[in-house]
Amino acid sequence: MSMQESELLPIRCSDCPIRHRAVCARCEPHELRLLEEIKYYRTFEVGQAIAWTGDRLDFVASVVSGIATLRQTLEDGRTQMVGLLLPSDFMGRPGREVASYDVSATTEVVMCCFRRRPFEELMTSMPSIAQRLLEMTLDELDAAREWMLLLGRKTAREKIASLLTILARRDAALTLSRGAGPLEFTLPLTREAMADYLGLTLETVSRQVSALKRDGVIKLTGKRGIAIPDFGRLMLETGDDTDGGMPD
Amino acid sequence: MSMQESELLPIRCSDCPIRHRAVCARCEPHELRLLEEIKYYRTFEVGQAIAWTGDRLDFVASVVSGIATLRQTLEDGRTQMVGLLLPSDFMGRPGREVASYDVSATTEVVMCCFRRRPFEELMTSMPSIAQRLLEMTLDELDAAREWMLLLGRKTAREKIASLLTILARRDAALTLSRGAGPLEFTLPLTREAMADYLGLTLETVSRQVSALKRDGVIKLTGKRGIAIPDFGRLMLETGDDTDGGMPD
DNA sequence: CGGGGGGTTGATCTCCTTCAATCAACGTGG
DNA sequence: CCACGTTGATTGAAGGAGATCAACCCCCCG
Repeated sequence: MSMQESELLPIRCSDCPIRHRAVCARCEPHELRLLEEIKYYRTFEVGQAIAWTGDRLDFVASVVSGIATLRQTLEDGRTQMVGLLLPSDFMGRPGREVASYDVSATTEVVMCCFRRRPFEELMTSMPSIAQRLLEMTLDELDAAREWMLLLGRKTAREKIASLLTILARRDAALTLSRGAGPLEFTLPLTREAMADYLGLTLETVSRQVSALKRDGVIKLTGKRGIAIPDFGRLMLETGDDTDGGMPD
Repeated sequence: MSMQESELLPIRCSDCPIRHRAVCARCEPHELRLLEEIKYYRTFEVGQAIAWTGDRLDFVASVVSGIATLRQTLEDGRTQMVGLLLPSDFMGRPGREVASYDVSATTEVVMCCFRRRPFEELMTSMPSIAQRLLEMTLDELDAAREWMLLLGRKTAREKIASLLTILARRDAALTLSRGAGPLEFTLPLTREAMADYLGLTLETVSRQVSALKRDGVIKLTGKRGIAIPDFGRLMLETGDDTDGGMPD
């Protein structure tokens, strides 16, 4: 899972791991061929900046592998993470020349890039791309609004629990371990990054994680390993409406 | 500004006040004619529910006049406003049968509605609608993320100041009073609604509004009238980065 | 006149921040 | 191999911003 350089450059769209979820998901084979001609890959190291707020951004891209974050900053340096870019997620806004967020690589990140102008032209000529982008943007809007509820109204403990359920669900989806049994996964975020995401301090995050462990809701293996013996129990800690909306 | 019933029903798209900003903004005259055939108007009273989370929602709509809010709720009743629908804003998600939020009318609201199915078909046959919807959705996503920064990292005073700058700017844009001079406008929200939007309690909102008044940042005329002698001064109170990003 | 909705203000409490010390894991250079 | 610095994490003590509970005001309206 870590030697990406070897397999980096010559990926055919048809072999692409994010083929069916990314902005190109709806494309026909002949459309993919057009994309293949103008796409190019870029790799970003751990911690490296991908874009800075206000700077010119001449490409848009899909995350192929790795994790990147979107951040906004106040004048005095307080920061808030406003989005997480995971494999298949899209970065950049057609029609906008300048980045709206600070984007940086949390892990090593490989992106499938398109220069902005040619991509904008494709958008008008290939409705399948515009359609998919709309769908993805609506999903992100829903996610952002769910996060607004978390930031505005949840307690620290509920925030942690919510983040863990999201990460656990995502991990389960990737590893296809649909079965029951204790979920286990590795935290892809430091305590500081978690705090930044949740609108907390890293100390509070650390304390609440410890508290959840003490109460038997989660188990820690090492610093980054998380095991969840009873997912329903964790869900109860999120404060969310349980009865109604199973998302999807 | 209040006797909307008289002029309600027979609006031609070409005379529509939101013609150039709504989801139909990019439509050609012949496309408008198609819309005109299937659109219908609905009016909602002050406080009336427009949609409930989880309930079936068989139409999408543009706000023609009035203000509506989007809310999410936690199990124990804590609520967070996650969006404001103002004239020209769009409600509903093509491709989704069920409402994701509680939508309710803050003032009397007039909406220009389309049954969902026919609208979805129009989206595929009329790219100008899909394009415009994508643009509007991206704008909303930016707004939601800016709100995440506010909810996660700003102090109560900064939150109030931020909300006031937004409302003041919007009002200035509507009344076209671009000139200098003390801005004045009427708060369209109760203290409770403000609190709900800002992730605060109504008491804290009241206190911080009073504090801003005491400090001469704003002046109150009656309960709902706001005057801003020095807009720059108010901006300083928001905590935002002043140098960089003038939005638009 | 009574009542209710919206708003303000006060007293107290509490959850989270702030500041700080400590620890474990890891690498690096002497 | 060990001293040292660094990075991420945990834990403690103190303080504060905002929540909570409660009283009260104002104004409109029935």
